[in-house]
Amino acid sequence: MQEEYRLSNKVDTINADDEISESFLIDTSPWRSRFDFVYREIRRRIVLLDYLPESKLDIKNISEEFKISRTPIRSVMQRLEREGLVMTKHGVGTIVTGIIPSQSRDAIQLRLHLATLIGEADPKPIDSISLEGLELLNKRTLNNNNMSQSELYKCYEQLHEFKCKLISSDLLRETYDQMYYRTVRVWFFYMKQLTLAELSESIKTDVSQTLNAAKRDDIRAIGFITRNAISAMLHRLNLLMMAEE
Amino acid sequence: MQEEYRLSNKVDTINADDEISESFLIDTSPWRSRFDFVYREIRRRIVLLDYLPESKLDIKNISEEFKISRTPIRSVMQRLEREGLVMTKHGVGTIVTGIIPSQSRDAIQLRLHLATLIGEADPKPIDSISLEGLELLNKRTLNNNNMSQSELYKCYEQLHEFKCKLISSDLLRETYDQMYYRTVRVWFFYMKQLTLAELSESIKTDVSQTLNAAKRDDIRAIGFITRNAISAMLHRLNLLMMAEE
DNA sequence: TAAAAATGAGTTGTATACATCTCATAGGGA
DNA sequence: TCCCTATGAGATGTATACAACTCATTTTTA
Repeated sequence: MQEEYRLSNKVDTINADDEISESFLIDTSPWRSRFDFVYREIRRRIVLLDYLPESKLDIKNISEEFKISRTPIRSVMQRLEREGLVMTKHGVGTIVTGIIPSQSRDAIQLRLHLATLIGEADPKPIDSISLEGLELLNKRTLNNNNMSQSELYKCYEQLHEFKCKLISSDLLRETYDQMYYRTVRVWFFYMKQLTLAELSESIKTDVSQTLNAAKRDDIRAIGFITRNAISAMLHRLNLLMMAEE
Repeated sequence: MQEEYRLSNKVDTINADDEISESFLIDTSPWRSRFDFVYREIRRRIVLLDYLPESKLDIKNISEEFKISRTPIRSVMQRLEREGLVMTKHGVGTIVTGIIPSQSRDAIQLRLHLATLIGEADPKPIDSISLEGLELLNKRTLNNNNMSQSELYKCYEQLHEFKCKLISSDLLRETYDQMYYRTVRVWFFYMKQLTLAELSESIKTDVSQTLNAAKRDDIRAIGFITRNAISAMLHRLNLLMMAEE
């Protein structure tokens, strides 16, 4: 599933082309979806370290791959720059931002604080469909002992989206969302040292605890569960970062 | 060269104009400053309600006024859209977002929470120059009993910038900064009902309390002072908004 | 007459050529 | 040999023409 969104580099098959135009047809406003599609895809690649930190992005290649001109790609890059994932310098290039321990800590800590706000201010009620999705996610993580990196990415994202749905404030949700992608990128960056197993374990407990809280409609608890999971992760990362510094 | 970017006709006071162009000269990279200049100016107009909520922006006019093409103006607008100050629709136009009570509350509440974080996580020490500036601001607000709207805007901004300097985390500072402009716009929107005097009183106490705390280097206190000031404002606005709804 | 369709003005989104900038590298002078 | 200069490739920023879209008005048709 996830693999289908990954466009094979430089190989412009007709199939790949069709897939893009299909996904375009779903949304009623073509430009917005085009923008979102490219934005999400590039963000995914950065977070999953397909595009390594400090590496230069070949904008020309990217615009050819997505078959659109540099102008809309620029829009995407400007947004990613505001979100701290890339940096552009006139006459030099567009590079993926490096993973800097102090900045990573800042992002994780901000996300930690925002997580405690999830249950505040009349959270949205949990609909049965979301709950079912969460139960499925729980089974999926419990049974899967050897998750791949992209599988992990999808699970984390699904859990994250479930939690986001509980936030009534659009503003808080969007801010929290941004912090999510920043922090997840850091986690994946230190993945080899953390080991995949550790991250898997972390999400398993997160999902099952969240499911329990959701069943009794205790949304405030979900905020604290999330906060604690982030805190635990921050602690582990601090050790790794200190060793590096 | 830089004189071109100064506005000849639409700036409120001569002082404001000078300060803008001065800060403009500091930056070394012309593009970034050009962008920042236009961005800040448009933002100022939106926040000060020169551009009214729900009103359509004449992009053609704006690009002619700043003597640059629509492309960089578009960049500015895309950023303002991300920050919730404008909205664009294909084939329709770029309009200033309306002031919606629920969204305004969300922004104020988020800013309120972020304010309590000002003193957390090794805040930057207060340098003597900033402290002097704060003392001057204090005298200025105390002596000035009939502040104009743009005068008030400048005072609030200066106080805000003083507080921002205390935040060590770039990320928190930027996020808090965005919330600032959203909330200040709402305040000015309800200004006629709040009366200028009320807002003036509010900033006077804020400045003097902040100055006291700053003198004893109690940065954590500044966070709470700010939080309480925002809370008080939210309370007043809630009454006004409820009357409207 | 009323409803549907077409036309047009006006706006945003895109493509593309050009301007401007940075950096590496080659070449010349001491 | 070393240092300074300049020149070029390659990148981003800008200007501008054009495509795509929305909405109001006009025209056509039943």
